[in-house]
Amino acid sequence: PRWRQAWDDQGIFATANDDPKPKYYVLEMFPYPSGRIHMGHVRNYTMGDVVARYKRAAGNAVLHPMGWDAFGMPAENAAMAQKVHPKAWTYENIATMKKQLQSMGLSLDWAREVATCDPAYYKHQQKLFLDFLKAGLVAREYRKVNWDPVDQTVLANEQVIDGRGWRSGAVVEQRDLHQWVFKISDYAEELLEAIDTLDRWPDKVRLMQKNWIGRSEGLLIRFALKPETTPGGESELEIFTTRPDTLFGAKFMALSPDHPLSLAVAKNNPELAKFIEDCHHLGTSQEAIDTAEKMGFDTGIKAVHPFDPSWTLPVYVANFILMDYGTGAIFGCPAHDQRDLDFVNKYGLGNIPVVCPEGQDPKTFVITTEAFTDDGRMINSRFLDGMTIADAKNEVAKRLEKESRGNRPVAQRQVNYRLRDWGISRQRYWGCPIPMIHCEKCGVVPVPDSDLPVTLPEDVSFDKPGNPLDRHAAWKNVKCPTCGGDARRETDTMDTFVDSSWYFLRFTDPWNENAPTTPEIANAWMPVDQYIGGIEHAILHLLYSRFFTRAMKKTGHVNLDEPFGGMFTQGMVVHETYRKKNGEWAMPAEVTIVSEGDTRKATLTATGEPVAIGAIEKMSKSKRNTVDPDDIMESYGADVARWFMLSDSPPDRDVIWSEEGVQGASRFVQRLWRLVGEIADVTAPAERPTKFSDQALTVRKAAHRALANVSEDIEKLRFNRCVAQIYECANALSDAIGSAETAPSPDFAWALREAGDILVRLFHPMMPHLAEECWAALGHTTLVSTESWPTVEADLLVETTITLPVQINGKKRADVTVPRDAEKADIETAVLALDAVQRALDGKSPKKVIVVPQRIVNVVA
RNA sequence: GCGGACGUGGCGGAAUGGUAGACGCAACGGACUUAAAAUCCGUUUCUCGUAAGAGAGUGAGGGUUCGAGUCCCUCCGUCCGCACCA
Repeated sequence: PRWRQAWDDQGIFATANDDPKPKYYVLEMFPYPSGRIHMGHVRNYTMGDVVARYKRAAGNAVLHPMGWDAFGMPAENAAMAQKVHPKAWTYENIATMKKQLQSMGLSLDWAREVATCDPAYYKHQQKLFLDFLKAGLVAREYRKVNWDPVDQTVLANEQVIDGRGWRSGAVVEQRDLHQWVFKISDYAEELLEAIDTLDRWPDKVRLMQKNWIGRSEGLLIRFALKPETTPGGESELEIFTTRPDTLFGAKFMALSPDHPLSLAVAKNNPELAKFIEDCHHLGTSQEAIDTAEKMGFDTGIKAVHPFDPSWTLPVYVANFILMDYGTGAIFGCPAHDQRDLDFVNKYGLGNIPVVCPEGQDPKTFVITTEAFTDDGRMINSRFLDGMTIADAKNEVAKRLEKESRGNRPVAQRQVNYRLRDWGISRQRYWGCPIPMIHCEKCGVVPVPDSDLPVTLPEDVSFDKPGNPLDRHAAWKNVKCPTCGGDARRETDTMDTFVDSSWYFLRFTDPWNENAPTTPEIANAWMPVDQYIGGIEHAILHLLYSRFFTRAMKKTGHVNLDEPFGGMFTQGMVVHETYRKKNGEWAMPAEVTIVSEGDTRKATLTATGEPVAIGAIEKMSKSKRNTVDPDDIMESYGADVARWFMLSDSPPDRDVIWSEEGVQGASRFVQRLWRLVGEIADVTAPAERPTKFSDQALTVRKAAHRALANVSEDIEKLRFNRCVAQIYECANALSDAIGSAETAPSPDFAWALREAGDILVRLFHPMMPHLAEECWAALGHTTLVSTESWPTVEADLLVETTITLPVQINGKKRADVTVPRDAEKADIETAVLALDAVQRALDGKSPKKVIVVPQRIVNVVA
């Protein structure tokens, strides 16, 4: 606390927007204020802090802010369960968690703190919404939602468990509700293409984003219908396909149950109406989809094959056709699509193979239960026969594009995306109000800018189901800003993903009360140079933020496309689980572990009851395998927690939190402190010696090598290797001191002090409190947190003589020590003279000798 | 089903195509101590050997190369993402 006080007093982590040094913006995903920080936060924020402290020392103006993703459902749940107001609950949690974060010694600029539930923040978000609306990036659509009839609320997919509401247990219904959507799909192509420019993002995340956007190229084809078979004389049906080449293998057409034509037929066909109704109850959960059988209903409608007026196809309504994708209708080619094949096999429609694998005789090629989806040559397809799939696709498109019906071509090429527009309406209280007003006369009217923010009313209750905003007459009923007549507010609030889609921009100038950003300042700080967070946000949060940045560019709030230059996804913190005899879980803090030889045994500390040691799993409340960061920081200190978080695993993999590991970290902290104490006891000359003994050189080399390696490893976020380097350096210094004569010579003493100064600055980003203490012990009066990063003496990294491994036929058999810049021929001579080589050659001359300078020698016998 | 990642000692993990196992944890032996803890010194991939040493070894099998944990192919296993996307 002493050092944190010193940092605060001197304000060394506050960042000025006019700092002339090169900028570096490091950001960790801001937390949801759930109550207390957990180990995942400790890991995330430690990594970010190492980067921030390193970059600051390396001469950058570092922006390293923190805030709170403060809207969301848990606050409402708490309100319902504990009769506390969501706002009070949230701000209490923020206060607790802020204190916890501060005790970690993070180098954050708290002056820039924002909370998304603060009207001073969401006011600007409402402004952004209105700007987006003007720019045509907002729309209002009917969307299917999961409706809980008991709680009278919309449920997210994750809240629907086995088709029932997670809280009420009521059977969930599908309802069409008016939803505000952001038109992210307008940017689908751009968001997809720009992924290739994100070269400092993990490949995995880039791939996940690509798949999520899900681009596919295909053909829209308008099939003619026999009007006498349709309910209202409809004459055509438009479908989307990526396989127009298989048109001559068509066996049926299928409509989504929600397709307008399906609904039209159902009006006079109770059986179909029932079928559609059943489809709606099938549920949207993964298991339901996995196990659902392909089912169809023949509407009696006949479609005409686009290349053969005499060829008609039956039109079915089928449960596996999605209204959301393409046109909600397909043509089915069973031979080359597994779903279509399952379907025809069930309804006895048969199949015609039209693509034949290379090398197979078309006459004997038949499809039974396995569709053929690989490449091949066209067969049974009239003018397409013999073509490749790609050529056939082209040929079909070319012919149908030329043909027209009713002044429009029969087909046109189209690109389709899996990405859907972003529905942001949530029927909840604790979120950012959507600044719109519904007027009977004028329709939906935006709240004028001058009336922002639309603040949440605080006098609400959660004792009844549904959204309290809906019941709050005084808040809800307003005058229409256009006509002045009676109107009502939009009572939906925004998805909390909106809040987190631009906070990184707000941090650049959180003091601007008039606008979301100050564009010059935002432009100067952006993009975020290093963003660090969990893989769970690899898709939605990052994609939404990328969209938001583009939308804010379009509306003049910032001038860049990609918000995050570098992205890093950290692994989880996992821990052993412990189970009592009665099946209950025990917490790590309640358990004592004893090692007996190779086996470990666990007992309850309080009662001595043995507990079973279970699998290592993600820390979770349900398995109770959590460790409270406060407990660790109290018993070991923040630096130990930080050090262990960085030490054990590569940062992108899971780290196993273990008592033994923490103790190891703690031992090392003590050791470093003793080591620095010993160095501090050495009296060194003020002047740098002109000559160094071998002993002194060894120490200097160890320190400078560690310096070079740690710098590189921090740049590449390889913190586990930094830790190993620092261990090695400390080991080398200990050894040097241990082997030294009683009174160190001046040059050795000087080298030791130099190495000590370097070592302390090297581990400062990881263990700032210890580093300050050590820095002071070494006699410095400055704060190590403000010191610059040491400079490597490159000469010290280069050895004058080196020892090369000598391989014989690829196996290491000897070493040879040669001058660093020895000629290949000289090395070869030296190697051939070695006993081991002579023995292996047995008098013969080698077939070949490969000398890789400064690396290795390989003798091929 | 589609896509991707990974597989190295008892464990976490190191290793620009160039000495496999850095560093840490655990374990074992020793010193100090009345004792324990802490600390310090040492051993620790496996097999054979008292030792010097020899042989094997990065999931399995094949290939490229003077040389493969690393690159290529096949298979096995684990994990992750998406998933009735036409």
